[in-house]
Amino acid sequence: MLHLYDTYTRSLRAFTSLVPNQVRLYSCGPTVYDYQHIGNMRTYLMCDGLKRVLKLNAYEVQHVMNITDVGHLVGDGDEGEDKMEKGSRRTGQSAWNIAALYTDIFLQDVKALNIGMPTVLCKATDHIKEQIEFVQDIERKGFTYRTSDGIYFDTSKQANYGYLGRLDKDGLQAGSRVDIGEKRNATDYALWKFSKPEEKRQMEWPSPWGIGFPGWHIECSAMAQHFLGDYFDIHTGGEDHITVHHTNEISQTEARLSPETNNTRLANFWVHGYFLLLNNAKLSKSNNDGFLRVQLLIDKAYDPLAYRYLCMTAHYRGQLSFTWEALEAAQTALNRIRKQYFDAKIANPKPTSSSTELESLATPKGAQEFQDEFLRCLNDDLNFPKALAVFHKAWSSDLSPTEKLLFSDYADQALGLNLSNWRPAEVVVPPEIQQLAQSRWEAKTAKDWARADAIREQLNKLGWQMKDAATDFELKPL
RNA sequence: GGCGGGAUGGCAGAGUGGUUAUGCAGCGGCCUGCAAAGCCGUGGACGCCGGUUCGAUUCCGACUCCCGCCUCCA
Repeated sequence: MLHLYDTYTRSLRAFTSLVPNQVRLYSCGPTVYDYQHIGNMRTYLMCDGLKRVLKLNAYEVQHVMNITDVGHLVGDGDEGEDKMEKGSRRTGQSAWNIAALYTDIFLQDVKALNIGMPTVLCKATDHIKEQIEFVQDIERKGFTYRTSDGIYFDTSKQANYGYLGRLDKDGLQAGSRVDIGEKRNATDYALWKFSKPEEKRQMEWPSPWGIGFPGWHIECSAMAQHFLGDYFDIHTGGEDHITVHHTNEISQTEARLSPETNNTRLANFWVHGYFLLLNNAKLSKSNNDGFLRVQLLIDKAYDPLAYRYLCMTAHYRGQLSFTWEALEAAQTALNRIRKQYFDAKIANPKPTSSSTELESLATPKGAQEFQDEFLRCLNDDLNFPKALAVFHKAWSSDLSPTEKLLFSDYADQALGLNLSNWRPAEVVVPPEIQQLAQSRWEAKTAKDWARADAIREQLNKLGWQMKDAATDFELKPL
């Protein structure tokens, strides 16, 4: 039985889907004004892990993820500039091009990390109509007011506003660091923003309130409602979204439905991924010393899946310290796992799914026991580190190679390390290196150790490592 | 000012009221002419001070330090 920690109730709860065997899942996706850093990707890895565990529990998953390509403001308060427009000024390209470019790069990273694609990937700009209608609904229920720069949500009209984030409204009010301007309450937020008369925006639309663009929070409420309905199974996102973005999503949806339906809380489970820390602080894009991207990992000769592995060594509900040493450790561990899997497969070329094969096993229950333990760990609030420990134990156990492969194929459905497709890199040895190695082999066979060692030294200097086996040798680039 | 989360061996990081993960690194051994790889084995930890308990790293309280959110943020 799968148990998940639900931020809304702040408790571990048994998971059951609202519709039998089907899970409706919504994830907050990237704002495509810039690259995503590996901290952003950690949250998408968490979500991918969740989906994989749901599937292992025989659920079908309908997964919707948004692409925020408009409306996300930079800076303090509600006076900040739109991120897309800012990105446009920075690069000299149109906001639309920027969105397309960074969406594309995001999807490349998703693929490199072996993150499964959502069922629906929806752009905010493709759903302006739904957002306007959503705001109109809220307006009809009497929760909105107008300021000189937009239509705002009056949070004081909602008794349970801020429950998800356990917000103390008075405390916030007193210590607010941001000037609330024309807003009635510090927690009030924009539903629709007006284009400023003096500046021409690249992204703007007509609306019943005037030309402008949607507030950030409304896109998620509107698209979630459009694709998944008013109440669905799971909503995911980063820990930073608890107090504002997700709180406001719930607020909007409940306002739209009230008073016919109240306290829908939008999702039955709220699952939040925690930050990746670098030098004991969260990764930040504004921190300018070249923020960590998947591409940087690749440039440094790391496999993106080593980063995936690294993320799985920590629980999603705790912050993880990124260090290059830890990534190196993950890469080494991944290399070994791949090699042991590959070697076992070479030694056991028979298809592991054959039933006759299963029947002939000496201890056919062995693999099953590890599988059960593995799933038990994952079902305990996605405890990947514990499951990974089971994985290692299985490989160092006395299971037969066939059983280890059976178990690994099962486990990899959750781990996503793509073990069965991995092959050792093809090594192309230049003829002169091959010749040199051959001469060393001859020297070695003739027990001319001095000459053999000298040639190996020479090969090392040329960037090649020569590994001796019983009857032949192997060359590897250093 | 308000709210919340942490401090585990060299590093990363699970977990537990007594048996004390896992990975990487280290050390020892096997193997090897040497090496690499592989295999086997192994030391080492629970921030600080009190309390509860037969027994606490684990529960409770104080303290110190760190981090996150409240403002765009995964």
